Formats: sequence, structure tokens, C-alpha cells
Amino acid sequence: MILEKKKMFNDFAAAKGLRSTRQRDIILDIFLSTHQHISVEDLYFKVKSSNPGVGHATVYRTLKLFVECGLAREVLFYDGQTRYEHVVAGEHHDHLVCTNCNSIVEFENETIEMLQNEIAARHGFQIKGHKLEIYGLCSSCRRQ
Amino acid sequence: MILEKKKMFNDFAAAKGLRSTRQRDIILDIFLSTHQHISVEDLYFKVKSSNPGVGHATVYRTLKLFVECGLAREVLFYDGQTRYEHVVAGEHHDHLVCTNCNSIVEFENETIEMLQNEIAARHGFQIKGHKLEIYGLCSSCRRQ
DNA sequence: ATTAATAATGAAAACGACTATCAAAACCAA
DNA sequence: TTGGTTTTGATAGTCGTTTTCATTATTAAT
Ligand SMILES: [Mn+2]
Ligand SMILES: [Mn+2]
Ligand SMILES: [Zn+2]
Ligand SMILES: [Zn+2]
Repeated sequence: MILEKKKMFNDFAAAKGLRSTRQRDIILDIFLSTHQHISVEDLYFKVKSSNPGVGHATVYRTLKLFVECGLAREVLFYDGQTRYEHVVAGEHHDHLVCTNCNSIVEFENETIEMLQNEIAARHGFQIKGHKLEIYGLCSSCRRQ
Repeated sequence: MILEKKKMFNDFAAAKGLRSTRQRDIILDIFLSTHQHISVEDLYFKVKSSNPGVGHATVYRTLKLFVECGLAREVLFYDGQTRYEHVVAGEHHDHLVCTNCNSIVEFENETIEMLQNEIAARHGFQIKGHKLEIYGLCSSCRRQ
């Protein structure tokens, strides 16, 4: 799984004529070891803790490469920070976001996806992507 | 319609113990005269053109009051600017956004709204709001 | 009307996430 | 090795927005 993704990035880099660097390897390793919607800042701190030399800008730059090669997806939940999540091949999901504790639940809904296609078609749009987020209070925040 | 909305704001302000100011009246007038998803910057320039004295910060502050009182809704389409649109009582819509020319088409879909409620209920969420944006190429941008 | 308390304003500075710059370092093909 | 090219990281800059704070306006009480 992880090796597979590393290969994915290496192939992408090779095809693009990118050089192989220690920094990109480190950032990929650490990104692959994280779960769910990590902010650039958090990833940067994780990287720094084991590799103090790595710079801010490199983390930003490298995450964009991950998106370009299909390893990561940019997610924005309006706390003003860009987050990245892992792309799982053939999978797509949207998010329930708790406005109190910021916890996130992922969900999939075929019907909604289908309806979106219909809506786009009806308006002559060629869909490139979409963003569906449901905001509210998660079950544990409701109780308190 | 416009008088109704002005009353709405006045009532809100009174209930909140806000003072009535020339600036807030001006900004409300001009906001009510605009259409669809205006950015703070654009509204600020509109305000300035007839009332050069009004400050940047006041426009930002006042728009937040409009949202709080239910007159306006914040919309973010990821060009990095916050936009505001008019709230029409009892109406809700989502957006198709052209990634090429930035044009926006509004749509409503009962089924999707219903499915969102189901999804939230299934996960124990109490919905506060949602955001559904479909990104793609509009019909005229497709042709070119 | 005058006053006094307090809220609102606007110019300017600060903020925060991100991007650009650029000299130094790393990479890699020859 | 060498040398051309890419990448890096410190730092400065950008941009939308928020904060600060001295000044001004509003309002309720006199
Ligand atoms: Mn997710
Ligand atoms: Mn709209
Ligand atoms: Zn919660
Ligand atoms: Zn278009």
C-alpha cells in the first residue's frame, strides 16, 4: 500500500523529469503515515520534529505535487487552513463537519452524486468536481 | 421588499442594542441595490463612490451584522474572496461555478436536501447548514 | 439643550496563510 | 569530477481580513 504509493510518486516524478530529493521522500513518508485531513502547518511540524532542516515552502510545494500526482486531495473546511487527505483509488466521499469540535465524518451517497450529474447536465455544465459539506453538531457535542 | 429588509435590520439592531448610524444605513442601501454574490471589496468601492468617508473596516463589520440578522449569507467560491448574497425568506439554493469564467448558476434540489438530512440523522448530526458547489465548465466556456 | 457614558468609526498596523524571490545547496547526466 | 539545472530554505512580500485605538457620533439622563 505505502510502497505502492511511493512508486506512484516516483513514477510521476520520473515522468515529469523531477529530481529525487531527500526532502520529498521525507514529506511523502510522513504524509503517508498520517490520517485524515492534515493541515500544511501540522504536517510541517511533524516533518520538522524528525527533520528540523526542512523548510516551510518545501512542504507547501511538495503537497501540491502530491495532489498533481493523484496521491492527495485538497480539502478546505473554512477554518482558513488548507488540509490534505489521502486519495483512495476509485473512492470518493464528502464530509460532515462538526462546527463545535471540528470532528469530521466521511460519507458516500451515490444518489446525490447522480443528482449532481443531472443538475450539471441540465445546465450544460461539464463537471470537474464538487464540494459537499454538511455542517452541524456531532452526536457527542449535541449532548453537552 | 427593500423597506421590509430595512425594517428587518432596524428591528435586529434595536433588539441587539446597536446604535443607528449613517454608515450602516448607507451600506445597507447599497447592499440591497446589488445582485448576486458581491465581494466585500466590490461593495466597499460601491460605497466609497458615493460616500468616500466610509472605511474599509466598517463595511466588513456591517456585512457580518447583515448575516447575523438574516439579511445576507456568506458565500465562498475559493477565489480567496468572501462574497455575500441576499437571503430570500424561505428559499435556499446551491451553486454551479464555472472554473473558467467564474459565472454562477443557482439551483435548488429538494431530493438532495432531503438526502442530506437523512445522512446527518444517520450519523447523529444536528444540521446547521451545508455547502454544495459543483465546479466545472459552463456551456459557453465548453464551446471555446 | 447640555452633559456624560458608551458605542461606532476609520486610519493604520497587525495578522495569518500562503507565495515569490534568490543565493546556496543538491542532483544528475556527461 | 564537472557543469548545467533543479531544488531548497530563509526571508520578504502578498492579500484578504481583523484588530487597535484615538477620535467622533449616538443616546439616555439631566
Ligand atoms: Mn475526507
Ligand atoms: Mn447564490
Ligand atoms: Zn462535535
Ligand atoms: Zn464559464
